[in-house]
Amino acid sequence: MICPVFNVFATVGEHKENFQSLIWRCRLPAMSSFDDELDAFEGASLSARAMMARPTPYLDELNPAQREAVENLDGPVLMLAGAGTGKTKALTARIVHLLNMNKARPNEILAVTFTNKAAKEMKTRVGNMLGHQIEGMPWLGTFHAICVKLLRRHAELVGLKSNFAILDTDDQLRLLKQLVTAAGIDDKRWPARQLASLIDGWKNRALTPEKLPAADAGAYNHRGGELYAQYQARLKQLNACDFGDLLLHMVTIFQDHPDVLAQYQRWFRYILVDEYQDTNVAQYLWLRLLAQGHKNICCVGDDDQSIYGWRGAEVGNILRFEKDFPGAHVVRLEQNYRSTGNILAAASNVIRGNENRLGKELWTEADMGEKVRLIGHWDGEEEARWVGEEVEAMQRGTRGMGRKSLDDMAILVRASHQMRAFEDRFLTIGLPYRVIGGPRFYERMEIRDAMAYFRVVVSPEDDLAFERIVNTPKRGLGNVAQQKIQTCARNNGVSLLEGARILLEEKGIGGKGAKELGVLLDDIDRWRRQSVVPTVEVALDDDAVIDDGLTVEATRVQDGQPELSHIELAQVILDESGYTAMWQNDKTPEAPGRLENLKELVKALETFDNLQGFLEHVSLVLDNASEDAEEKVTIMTLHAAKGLEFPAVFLPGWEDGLFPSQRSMDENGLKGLEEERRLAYVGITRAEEICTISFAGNRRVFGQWQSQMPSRFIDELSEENVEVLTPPGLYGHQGGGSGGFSSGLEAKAAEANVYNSPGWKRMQARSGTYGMSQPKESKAAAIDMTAVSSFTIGDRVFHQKFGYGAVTEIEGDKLTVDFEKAGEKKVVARFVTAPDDVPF
DNA sequence: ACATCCATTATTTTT
DNA sequence: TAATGGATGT
Repeated sequence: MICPVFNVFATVGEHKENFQSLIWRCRLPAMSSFDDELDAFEGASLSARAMMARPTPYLDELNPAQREAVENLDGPVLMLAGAGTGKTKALTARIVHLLNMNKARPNEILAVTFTNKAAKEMKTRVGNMLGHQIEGMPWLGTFHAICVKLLRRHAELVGLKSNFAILDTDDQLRLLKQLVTAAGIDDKRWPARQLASLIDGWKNRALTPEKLPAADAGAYNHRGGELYAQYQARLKQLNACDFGDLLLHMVTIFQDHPDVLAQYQRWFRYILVDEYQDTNVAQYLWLRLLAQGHKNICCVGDDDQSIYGWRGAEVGNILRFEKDFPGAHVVRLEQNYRSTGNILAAASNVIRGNENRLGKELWTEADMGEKVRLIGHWDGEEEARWVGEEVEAMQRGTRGMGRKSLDDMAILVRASHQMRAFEDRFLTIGLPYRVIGGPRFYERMEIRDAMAYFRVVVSPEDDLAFERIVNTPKRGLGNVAQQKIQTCARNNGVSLLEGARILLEEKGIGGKGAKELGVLLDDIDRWRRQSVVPTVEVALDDDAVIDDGLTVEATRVQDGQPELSHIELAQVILDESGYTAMWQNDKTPEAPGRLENLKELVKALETFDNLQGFLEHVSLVLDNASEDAEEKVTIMTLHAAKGLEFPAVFLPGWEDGLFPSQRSMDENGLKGLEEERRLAYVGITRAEEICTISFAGNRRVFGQWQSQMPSRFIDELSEENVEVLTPPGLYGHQGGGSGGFSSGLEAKAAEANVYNSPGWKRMQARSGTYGMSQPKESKAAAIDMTAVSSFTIGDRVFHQKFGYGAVTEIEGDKLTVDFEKAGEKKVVARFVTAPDDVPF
């Protein structure tokens, strides 16, 4: 099913012909304006007119601005959508409208997003709006996913085969390290990481080695350009590319092959782009090339939410849109449906501090609601403790704002190291939390190892994968042996796998290593045999035609079954290679988790037909959306929070140097500061009802205690929308502002609490200026800490809150304990005691 | 080839 | 402070 219009055919009966001709007229290129369509409407019979008034219920649910953005289907449109203004709704409605108005078939619409999550959401929402599952939107996806699809078709134009591998950052780094070492560069002074990020930056800017400006090429000890070229050459040799290449290669192809470009310009009749403010130069060029013909491009974004400049995003792209596409229709979505008046006003006031904006003024019909709450604390631990109590209070509903589920609350931090204080605190009070971010599922060591095994089996020439697994688990093949394999492979001009085989035959290595290597090679051969599906050529089957509109792929019908299904094969590989055993024998605390992950990996295979298909998609698509039923508070970075919303949001650590981040300001000056400010704006606007901002007067950074100044953004909050809180029961009021705070809110927050405490004043007097000494008033627990934290698995323990239980896992000072009453919980070691020690 | 020790270096991370 | 990585020693 492609379009609802076709549904209508079934019921039209005698009017079918009449109706069809109308449809046909609508599809003519000349027939693109709304007026023409109206003419057609006027001239039609009553019944046909009734039919033609295709239902557009989705339009009724839009506000005037959204509607304007949806109904202007032709020509360039820039939708400036502020936070919480229903941009996804408008975007989906636009797609549905395109389909309903018969402007394009589903496979002629190019809709790009940045994340898989966004793509998925849009897909389902289009489906819902349409009232049935959408089958044919092959070009709705992330930039990268779409580019992979395109690049597989045209790989040969950039010297790759269509089954090229996609390297992850780890592969990339190892490759670069090899090149750097080979070039005789001291990778101590010139870390490969740095080169990697340089190359990444160049690719973001669509700079191939040939186009690299001299100034850039001179980076990395004058060898940057040279090494970049070598890296690209090596990738080609390996028939591989990295993330940046996916886009860059397509831009190159479009630029060098006008015929190919023209084909796609014609095919993609309408282009939609989400989060346009985050596009980098390469993505921008890619889009501009594709849109050049018809200019039916609709970009959605919010310059105030551009927070990925450090990753190559160019706010300039969105600021320049009207110049790039003269006559562009600009629509502003300014009605906010998410936050209360106070929250919105406070956020608006902060973002007003930025110079380079297109300018939007958000408004809401909602009540003013609670004021944004501001509070200062003595130090980071104190802050974490207070937040923990607040969360519990809100959960109980004792904050006078109604009960909140833990799922409704989030703590958003600037940098991930801030999370630890909260984790520690929540662990001790037994507050369930979830951390979003950290290493992605497919970035984990065990997952990449496993995938490397699969890769070797599926494609024997994948040297990087072979290199990865050849001595994992340990097979007695150290540096020397691997060096020999490399040399042998190079001398014979074959892959590492073949090189190893030859080396073995020539008895180039001996001993334990040789034996083990032999076993590995035999294993790989066997696995490959077991995975082979006997195929037989069969006449082309019409139903099997893959219609993405561009190619019709001939199909080969597979005859019979492989010896093992790909799922069984995966298990066999992990098992027989000794990889599973390696982790089973590992007694580090994370080993069980890794085995768990491997199981999940195998489970993920079920959604694919074969290993090959799995490997193609996994690097781009697989994410760890492990959904747990239990209510939990969310802890994540501000970056990770973009696009999300929560009834209650905590924004801790608003201190100059931390937020705005010192490094951001040092490296990018005013530009950096403005991006930090946008980050602040993003943070505040995540909140629906309650937004709590906090800062600490002292914080331990890199092990050193430092006294902190409240963030300059705090002074930018509009005073009438902010309520300054006093921590209950702490420190008496002593009146009079202490020195060090310039003015306004921060002084008030300070006045209200710790900064007037005797301790603070004493400290100021003693230490004078910087290098503040430790505050420490609650470190009494430190005594028994060392004594108690040496539990072993199986120990019976007691916890104040959860009662008795047995230790099942130890990770540093965090224990997983299976409590008799409360079930399995994570707790900090110093908060449990051996039962014998419990006085009764 | 592996273990242990010391020195170094500490943002944000959609793909 | 802590985690990581490279160098050194067995």
